[in-house]
Amino acid sequence: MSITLKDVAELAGVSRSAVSRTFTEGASVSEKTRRKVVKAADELGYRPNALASSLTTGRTKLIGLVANNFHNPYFLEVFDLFTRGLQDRGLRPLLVNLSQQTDPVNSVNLLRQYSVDGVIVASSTLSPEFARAFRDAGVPVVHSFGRFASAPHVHVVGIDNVECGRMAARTLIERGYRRIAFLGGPETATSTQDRIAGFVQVAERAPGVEVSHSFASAYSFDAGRVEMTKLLMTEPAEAYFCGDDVVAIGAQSAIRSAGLRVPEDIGLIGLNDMEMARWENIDLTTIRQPAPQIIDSSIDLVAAMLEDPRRYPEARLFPCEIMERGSLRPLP
Amino acid sequence: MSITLKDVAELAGVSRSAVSRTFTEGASVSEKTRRKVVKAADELGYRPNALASSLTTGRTKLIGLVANNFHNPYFLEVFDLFTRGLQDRGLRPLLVNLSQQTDPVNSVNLLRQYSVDGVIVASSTLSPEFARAFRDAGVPVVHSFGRFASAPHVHVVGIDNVECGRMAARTLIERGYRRIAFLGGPETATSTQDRIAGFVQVAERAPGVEVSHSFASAYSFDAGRVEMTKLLMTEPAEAYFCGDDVVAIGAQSAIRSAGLRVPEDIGLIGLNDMEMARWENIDLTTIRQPAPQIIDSSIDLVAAMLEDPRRYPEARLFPCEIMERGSLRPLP
DNA sequence: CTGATTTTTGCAACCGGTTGCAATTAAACT
DNA sequence: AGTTTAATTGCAACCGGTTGCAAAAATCAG
Repeated sequence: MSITLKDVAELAGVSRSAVSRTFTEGASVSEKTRRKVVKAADELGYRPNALASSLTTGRTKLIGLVANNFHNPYFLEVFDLFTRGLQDRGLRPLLVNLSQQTDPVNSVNLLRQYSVDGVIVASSTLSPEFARAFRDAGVPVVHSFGRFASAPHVHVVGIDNVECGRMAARTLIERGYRRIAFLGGPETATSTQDRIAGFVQVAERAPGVEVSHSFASAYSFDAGRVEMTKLLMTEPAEAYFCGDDVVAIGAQSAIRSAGLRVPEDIGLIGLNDMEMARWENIDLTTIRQPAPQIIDSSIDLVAAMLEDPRRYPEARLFPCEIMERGSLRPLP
Repeated sequence: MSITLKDVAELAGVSRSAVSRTFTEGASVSEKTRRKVVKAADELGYRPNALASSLTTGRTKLIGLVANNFHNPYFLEVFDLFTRGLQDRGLRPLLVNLSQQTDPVNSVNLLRQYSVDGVIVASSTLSPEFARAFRDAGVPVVHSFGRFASAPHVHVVGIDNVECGRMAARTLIERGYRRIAFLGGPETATSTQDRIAGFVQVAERAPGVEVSHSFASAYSFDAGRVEMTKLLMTEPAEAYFCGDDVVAIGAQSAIRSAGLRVPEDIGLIGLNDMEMARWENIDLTTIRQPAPQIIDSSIDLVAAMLEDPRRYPEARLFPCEIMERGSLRPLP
C-alpha cells in the first residue's frame, strides 16, 4: 500500500540498510549510493515511517500535551505557542483534554501506550500529583504554569504566584484603595492558594487596609460574573485582585450591569495579560505573565530531558510585570 | 526498559501469541489462559505498545487535527469538542498548527510519516486544495467548516454559508434596516465569499434596500475593530452582518468607542454564536452554527472512512438559526 | 604494486507486536 | 470408547524500520 524501505532499496539497487542510512543523520553512506537512493526515493515519493523507526530507536518525537482548561480563551494563546514551539523543534503535540476526568492514571496509560517521548502538563488547576504520575511512570514531564516548590518532584515552569499576589496588593494600596479584596479562581487550584497568600501577606501589614476574599468556581467569565454579582449584593470592596483576566472580565461585566463603573466605583486588576485585556472595551489593568518565555522554556526543558531523563527536577520562574491600563484609578 | 509481550508471556508461561490475543478484541483465547495472562500483565503493569501493533494492523488511531486559527476564541470551543469527541471514540488528536505556513505539502508529509489514520482539517479559511492534498496522498480526510460543493472532492461538514448570508439579510430587512452592509472576514476565505453572495442576493431583491460591503483582514477582534473604525469615518450603514462573532465584537468595540450605541445607532449581527456572544456586556445577536453537531458528524465521518476509505465524498450541512439578543433593534 | 587502514556495504537479528497455518486439545456425537 | 468437529495454542513469518558486525571496496603508505 504505502512505499517502504524495501521498494526504494530495490529500485535503487542497494540494500535496505543503505536506504535506512541515507535517511539517518550521521550514518556512513558514500555520496554515490546516497544519490542513487535519494533519486529512487523521490521517484516513489518515499517517506520513512516515523513509528516503525521509533520501535528501534525508542524515540517517537511525540509529546503529550495535557490540558484541562478549554473554556479560558487565554489557553488558546497558550496552545498556539505550544504547538508552534514544538513544531519548530521537530516535535509533535499529542493533545489530551482532561476536562471531564480527573484520574491521572488513564492519561498516563494512554500516553504510555503511544510511547510519547515526554509530557507537558499545561495547567495551573491540576494538582502536582498529576505531573508526578508521569514521572513515576518514567515519562519525562514538565508542569507548565504549575506550583513552585523549593524541592520540586518534577520540573515546574511558571511564575511566582505568591509574589504576584504581593504585587497586586501593593499596586492597589499605592493607588489609595483601602478596602481591597481577592476574587480568586477555584479554591483548590494551587495558583489561587499562592496568589491569595501573597496578597493577604502584604495587605495585612499595610496600616489602615482592610482585606477580604472570595472565590469564583472556575477560571471563567461566568464564574467571575456570578461571584461579583453576589459580592455586589452587600458592601463590595473598593478594588479587586481577580484570579485571572477572564474572571476579571466577568467581574467587570457584573459591575457594569449593576450600573457601576470601572474604575470609578470599583477597581479591577487581573492576571495573565491575555489578548482580550487589551481590547479597547475591556481595557484591563493586569499582571502580565510571560507566556512565550514560560512555554519556550517548558519545551526546552522537556527536550533536554529526552537527552538526560534523570535530570534533576528544576523550578523555573519568570518575572511578571504590571500592565497599566484603565481598570484601576491612577497613582495619586 | 519497558514491559513487553515477551515478559508477560514468560511470567504467564504461555506463548507471545496468547498474550497478544488476550489483548485483541475477538481473538480466540480460552478463559483459563486469559486469566493467567491478565494476572501476569497486571503484576508487571504491562501496556501494549500501540505503535508497534499499528505496524501490523495498519491502524494507529491517530487523527491529524489541522487548524490555522489560533486567534479566534471560537476555536477553543471547537478544539474542546474535537478533542473530547475523538477521545470518546478511542482516537487521539495529533495537532498541527498551520498559522505560519501555507504549504500543504509539509503537513501532508508530516502526518503521513506518523501514519495517521485520518485527518480533520478544521478551518474555514484554508482553501479546499488543502484537504485535497490529503486525499491525493490517500489519507482519509474531512474538511470541517469547509465549503459546500455539490460534487465535493473530499468530505465536507459545515453549514450553508450562502444561506446564512441570506438569513442575515432577511433578518436585517425584517427589522426595518434599509442601508445594510456585509463586514466580512478575509476576502480569500470561502466562507466569506459564500456569505456575501447570499447576503447580496437577498438584499438586491429587496425594494428600497441599499447594500454595501467591506472585509476585515482576519477573523479577529482587531481586524473587525480596525475595519469598523474605517467605516465610521464616512457614512456608515444602519446595520452590519459581520464575518463572524469575533469580528462583530471588534466592530462593536469600535462603534462604542466612537460614542455610538449598539443597536440604537448601528445594528450588528454575527455568526457562530460563540460563548462570548452570550456575555452580558457583549450580548450579540448572531447566527448560531451548530458546532457540536458539525464536529460530531466530522468525527463520525472520518471514523467511517477508516472502515471504507473509498467512501464516496459527501457534503453534510447543518441548519443554522438566529440567536436573538441585543445587538439588533426588535422586530417592528 | 603490495599490504595496512579506513570507509562503505549487506547480512541478519532485533524492536514489540500480529496473524495464517498446522498441530494440539477439548467438546460433541454415535 | 471411538470419531468427528470445534476451539485453542504455538510456531514462524511479517509489519517497516535500525544497527552490530564482518566482509568488501576504496584509500593511503611505502
